Amino acid sequence: MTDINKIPHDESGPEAGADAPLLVSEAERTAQLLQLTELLFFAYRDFISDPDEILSEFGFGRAHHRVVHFVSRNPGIKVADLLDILAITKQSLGRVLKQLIEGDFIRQQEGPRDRRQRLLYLTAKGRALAVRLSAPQLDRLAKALEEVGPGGAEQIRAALYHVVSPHNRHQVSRIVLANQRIGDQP
Amino acid sequence: MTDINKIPHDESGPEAGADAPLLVSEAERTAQLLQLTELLFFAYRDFISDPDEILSEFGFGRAHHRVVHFVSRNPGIKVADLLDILAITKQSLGRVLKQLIEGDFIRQQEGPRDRRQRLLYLTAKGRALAVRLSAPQLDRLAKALEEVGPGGAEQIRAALYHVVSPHNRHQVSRIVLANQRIGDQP
DNA sequence: TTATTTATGTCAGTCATGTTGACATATTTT
DNA sequence: AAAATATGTCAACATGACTGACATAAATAA
Repeated sequence: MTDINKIPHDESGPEAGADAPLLVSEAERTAQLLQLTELLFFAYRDFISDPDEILSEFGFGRAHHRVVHFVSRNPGIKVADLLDILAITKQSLGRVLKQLIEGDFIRQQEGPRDRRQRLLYLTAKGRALAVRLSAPQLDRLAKALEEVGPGGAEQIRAALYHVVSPHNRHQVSRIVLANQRIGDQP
Repeated sequence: MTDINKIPHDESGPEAGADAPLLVSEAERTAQLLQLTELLFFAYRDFISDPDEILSEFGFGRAHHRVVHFVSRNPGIKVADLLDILAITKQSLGRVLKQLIEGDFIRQQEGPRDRRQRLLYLTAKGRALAVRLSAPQLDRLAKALEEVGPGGAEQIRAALYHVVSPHNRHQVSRIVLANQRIGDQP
C-alpha cells in the first residue's frame, strides 16, 4: 500500500481532493471499493440517526418513518403498492399503519373505482411529521453535496442507481420519480 | 416541475446523463435531494441482499456480517474497539461473537501486553466466509462505478464521508483507512 | 347468478437484533 | 490492598421483520 494510509484532512475526507492519484493496481482498486463499502455503512447509519431521534418522541421507529415518507411522496397510494415498495409483509405494515392511523398521522380513503382499496393519505399532522423527518436529512445531503463540485449529485445519483439490483431498477425509477414534495398538499 | 417526470433510459437511471440541466429552482433542488434520499434507501437495501443470502446458509444474519467484516479488516482488534465501531452493546456483540467463535470463524487471542484483552482474528474458515461475503458487494460497487466516469469514485467517497456526522468523521477516517484486504492473512 | 379472485385486515407464534440493568472474573493500575 | 479496566454473562424487554391461517368485502369471471 502506498499513500492510502495517510491521515486525511478532516474536511476533505479519506483520499479525496484534486491531487488524488487515479488508481494504479488491482489492490488499490479493491482497497478503494472496501472503503466505499464501509463509508456507505457509516454514512447510512448517521443518515437515519436524526429521524430516529424525532420518531422516538412519538414512540415510533424507522418502520413508521418509511411509511410516512412513501405516503408523503405518493399521496393516495394503495396498500398493495406500498407493500411492494417497502418489500415487507402486510402483517408488518399493518402494525405500524394501525398506529399511524390511530395517531391521526395517516388517513385511509375508499378507492373511488374499487371500493376494496384503502388509499393512503397523510393528515395535516402527518405532513408536519413528514416535514420534520425530512428536514435534517435534506440538510445533511445538501451539505454533503456542497463538498463535491456541481454535477457531483448526478454522479452520485447514477452510482446509487446502479447499486440497485438490475431487476429492481425499473421499479426504483418509477418510485423515485414521484415528485411530490414533502409537506405539499395532496 | 419540468422534465423531472420523464421516464429515464433504463441504463442511465433517473435524470442522469450529460444533458441533465444543472438545477435551477429551489423546488428542483429539493426534488433532487429527495430522490437521492430514496436512492440511498433502495441502493443500501439491495447492497446488503447478497450477503444476507450467503449468511442464511450458516444461520447467520447481518450482525454476523458486520463482525466478520471488521475483524477481517482489523485483525487482532480489541473487543472494546469493535464495540466502538459497531456502536452496539457488548451484550449484543456477545451473542453473535459467541456463535462465530463456536462455529470456528473467529478466534480469540490473549493480548500480549494486557492479558485481559481478547484480540479477535478470523480463522481460515472465517476468512473464506469474509471473501464470499465481500465478493458480491465489491462486484456490485465496481459495476456501479463503471457507470460514472473515472474520478466519480472519489466524488462519491467525499459525499458519503460528509454524510457522516461531523463528530464521527475522524473515527470513520481512521476505521476506513485500515487497509487489510479481505481474505489476507493477518 | 354463482363462483372465484382480489384487496385488505387480523390473530398467533417465531426470529434476529437491538436495548437496560445487574453482576462476575481476571488483570492491570494506583 | 484498593480501584479501575476488559471482558463476559444472566435476565427481561422492544422493534420490526417473518410464516401460517383465517376473515371480510368487493370486483370479476364462469
